Amino acid sequence: MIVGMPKTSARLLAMLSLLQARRDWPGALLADRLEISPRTVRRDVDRLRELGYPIATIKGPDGGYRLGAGTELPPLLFDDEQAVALTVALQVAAGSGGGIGDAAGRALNTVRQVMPTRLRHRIDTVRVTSVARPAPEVDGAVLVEVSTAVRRQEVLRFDYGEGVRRAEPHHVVTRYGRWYLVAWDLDKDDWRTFRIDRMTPRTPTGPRFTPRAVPGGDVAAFVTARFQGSDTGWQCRGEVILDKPAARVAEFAGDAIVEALGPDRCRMLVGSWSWPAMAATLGRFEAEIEVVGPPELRDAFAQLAHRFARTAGVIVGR
Amino acid sequence: MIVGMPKTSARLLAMLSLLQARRDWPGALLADRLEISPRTVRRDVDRLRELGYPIATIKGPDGGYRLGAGTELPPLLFDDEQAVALTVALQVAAGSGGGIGDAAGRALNTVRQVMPTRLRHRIDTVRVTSVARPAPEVDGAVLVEVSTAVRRQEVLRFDYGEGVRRAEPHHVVTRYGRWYLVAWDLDKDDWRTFRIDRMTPRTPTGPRFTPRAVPGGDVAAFVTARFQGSDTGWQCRGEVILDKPAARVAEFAGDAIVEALGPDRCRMLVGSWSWPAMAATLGRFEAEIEVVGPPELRDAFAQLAHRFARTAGVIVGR
DNA sequence: CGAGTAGAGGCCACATCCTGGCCACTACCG
DNA sequence: CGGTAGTGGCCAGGATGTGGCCTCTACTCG
Repeated sequence: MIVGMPKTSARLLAMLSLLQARRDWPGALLADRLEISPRTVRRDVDRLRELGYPIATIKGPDGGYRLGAGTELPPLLFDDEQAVALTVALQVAAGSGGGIGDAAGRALNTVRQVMPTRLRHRIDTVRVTSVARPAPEVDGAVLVEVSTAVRRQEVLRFDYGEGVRRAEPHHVVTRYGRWYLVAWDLDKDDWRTFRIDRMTPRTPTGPRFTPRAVPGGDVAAFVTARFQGSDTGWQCRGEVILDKPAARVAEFAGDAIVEALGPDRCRMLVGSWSWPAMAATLGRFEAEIEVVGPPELRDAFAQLAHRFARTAGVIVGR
Repeated sequence: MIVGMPKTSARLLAMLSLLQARRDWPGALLADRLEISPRTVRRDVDRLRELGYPIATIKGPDGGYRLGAGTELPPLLFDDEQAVALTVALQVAAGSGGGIGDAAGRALNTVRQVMPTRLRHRIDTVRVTSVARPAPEVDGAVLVEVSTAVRRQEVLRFDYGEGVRRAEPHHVVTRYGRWYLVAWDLDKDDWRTFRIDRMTPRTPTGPRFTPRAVPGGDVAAFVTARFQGSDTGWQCRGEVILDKPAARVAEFAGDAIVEALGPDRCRMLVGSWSWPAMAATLGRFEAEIEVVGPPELRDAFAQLAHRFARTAGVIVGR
């Protein structure tokens, strides 16, 4: 068995692989990943350049390296990390059931067969059970159709609930096992997120559109905001005063805005998708609540008071 | 300008393309072509093999080297569904960041390379953004070590928090982005779930063990139950009946267990850190709530009813 | 079945190269 | 203008690669 192995060559391959997988790599990060000094990173980059790979460099803050596109790369192979990631990802996907889950399982098997024995062995070692909230399955075909429209920047027409919608599809997003399309709703003239499992795309797609900037610039943030509440997308916004230190409240307040009014008192601006939901959520703080507004929130509290009273078997009057 | 350039690396790359270009290469020819000694050819071949390239060797007269399938041919017989599933799974994994995320991204690239053009296009179409709760990253290496122990049925010793633990590892489970090991804790003589991101396995592993049956027989169920239970997370567990379809409830139920009792009725097992919090959380469902138990939960509803009534400015009596 | 061919790989001595560290410099961002 | 981040020269020490040599082994062909 040969002991000596040019760590250098392997590293160069690895570096290519890394550079390929992500857009920008700060030198320090590369150094960290490859477990070499930054100095050597520079040297390696040089070497790759000398071998003909177009590696662009970005200087200054937020700098880094970037592999130019359209390069003919040497046949890269799976390294151990990739094999593990692949297995894990596919097993988790397979666990999600449905058409995609099935396909993921089969895909894993397919990849497995073309792997060198060593990696195959490694793959077989990793066995993961995935526990997930039961989520509606997504039809792979729909996913592809929607993605295609996103890519082609073509207006999408689709059945959704009762009616037909028209929207400019911008991003496909997954969140906790559910799939959404972030799109500009042409009927409502506003950003919307649609559940992909409830969409039935119609063909043909409409004309091309010019993409708009997603509010905030970051899709992930946008979607999170949509769901967690911040002033971006909530339909209901309310203001309350809680008899509890601001710090204690802020801890569990999510994206709400908390402002201290005194040592044991704070003001809070919350967002939610419905008034009762907001009221209920505020009930978790175990503090006296004073509604500043709007009246709908007060009504919601009244409503919940009655409901909870019924649940508890007590009587509520006016 | 850097003068030194690892001739070795360049040569390996060159050799790779030579091997790709022609079917068989006698060692002597390679030596000649690359201007190195036959001895070094042999070494280089070894190196490439060590990097994972399947290089076959033909001995005897007319012998030589040949680059095996998997690199030269596109023998990955994915069907469309598999390709989509693969892409989706890897993109989602890639979004999770960290070492595994990177590796997933690279793996996607690698697979992509050996795909027929048509599938490659299909792959390129699917672009997914994954939004996840910020979860601690798992070290792929640890994951493999733990999985290996599971597979080999070897007692695992690992640092966990302050001390060292010994356990019989049974299953690796992922749940909402977090990774757990379900194991029989040899010190506590009981089943435990350990957060894999907090584990540091020690080598060597201990003796082999005979697997026990996971309580309930189903790991997924066991883990889910664990999280309802007191020892791992929630201190309060309650049971209620909601006047709402199970499907609609499950959608927002987080990790609670929902069971349909009829078209518009379901039973729900919930966990929370306090009774009022549980009651409040249940209030978000906009459905009538009937407490099955325990009494503390009923009391919490009463308490909240009063509080909400005060907030809303209505009166509650018994 | 035996001879010849071609790869496998251990060992050695020598030269090369690679590496990390240090540092002064420069490009870019805000 | 200051901070960040890439650039590249230089150095010393040590890891690595290299050719040569030799013995084995596997396979083919006569």
